[in-house]
Amino acid sequence: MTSSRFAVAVHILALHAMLPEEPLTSEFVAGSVCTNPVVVRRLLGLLRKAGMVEARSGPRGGSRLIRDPKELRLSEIYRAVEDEGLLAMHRHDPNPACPVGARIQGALAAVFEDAEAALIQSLEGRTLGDVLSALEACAAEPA
Amino acid sequence: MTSSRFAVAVHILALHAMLPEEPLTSEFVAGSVCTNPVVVRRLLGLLRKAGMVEARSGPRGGSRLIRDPKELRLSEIYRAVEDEGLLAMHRHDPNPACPVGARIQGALAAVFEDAEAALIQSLEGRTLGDVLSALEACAAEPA
DNA sequence: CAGATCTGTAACCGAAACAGTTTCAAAGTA
DNA sequence: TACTTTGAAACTGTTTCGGTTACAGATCTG
Repeated sequence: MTSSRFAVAVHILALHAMLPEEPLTSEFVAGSVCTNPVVVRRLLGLLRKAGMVEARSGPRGGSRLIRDPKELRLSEIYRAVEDEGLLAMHRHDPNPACPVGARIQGALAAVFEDAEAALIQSLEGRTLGDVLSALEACAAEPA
Repeated sequence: MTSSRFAVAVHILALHAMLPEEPLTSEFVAGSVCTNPVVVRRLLGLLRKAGMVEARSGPRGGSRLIRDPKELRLSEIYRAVEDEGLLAMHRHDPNPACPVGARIQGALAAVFEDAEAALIQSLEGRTLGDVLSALEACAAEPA
């Protein structure tokens, strides 16, 4: 299981995309996510490093989205906030004196790489704009 | 990041496939994995439930592989030992009074499902036999 | 049957990862 | 100047996981 950072990051960016008029404070965003503003600022820091948002201090400050949602791929968001390595190897190295132990991690590395690439590629096929469309479709449904 | 269970389970099964003559004790397997025999027995319990190995108590006991490695797909092993849900949602539910918070998890669910399916499908394309081949290819290389 | 071996399972421990929290310096506004 | 907000460091509490101990039950051997 990954951290919840990817889910929260998409949430944060979706909120920014829905309210592009003015900068959003971390406090406001935290109210939607139901978490502490510092948690939001930590994620915004990663998204800022990735060039997706920009921030301003002080009154009337906050953060704004600086990418077109329709061209912001979920794979980019994933990579911006999640650590590399989705599937975990052995916690401790296996026995190097065993023919299997000595080589199993090398054999698994290729498998893991392909599997993770497949997941990323799936996220590559969707954009923040798609998420916004899903939100709106959902909003249109009867309660 | 997932647990290391998938990596260790493949290790355990590869060892069984390489030594099909006699049952392997959890102590012996633990020596290759470099862990405690109980950790191995826990995983063997899951693999037994999944119909991949069988076990016998007592002297001359241990576990044997009861599936053809060439037809044992890595996706089966993954599902046998890892919990569902690779990508995590928010740890706490978002604010239901916010239009985004109320619906973001529904919108993300479809995304997560597709991404995880893509990963599983990648594992579906490889078998324990492929891992054995990789181990042998590696063994043939000069040190 | 007695004794040894091995599995299966429950219970507990320690380490690591994370989200949440507090605090404060620095940037920016009015 | 007084106020707001970000950015970042530091610490806490919770959860997850692998490692460990302990022991009942099954199985083989003499």
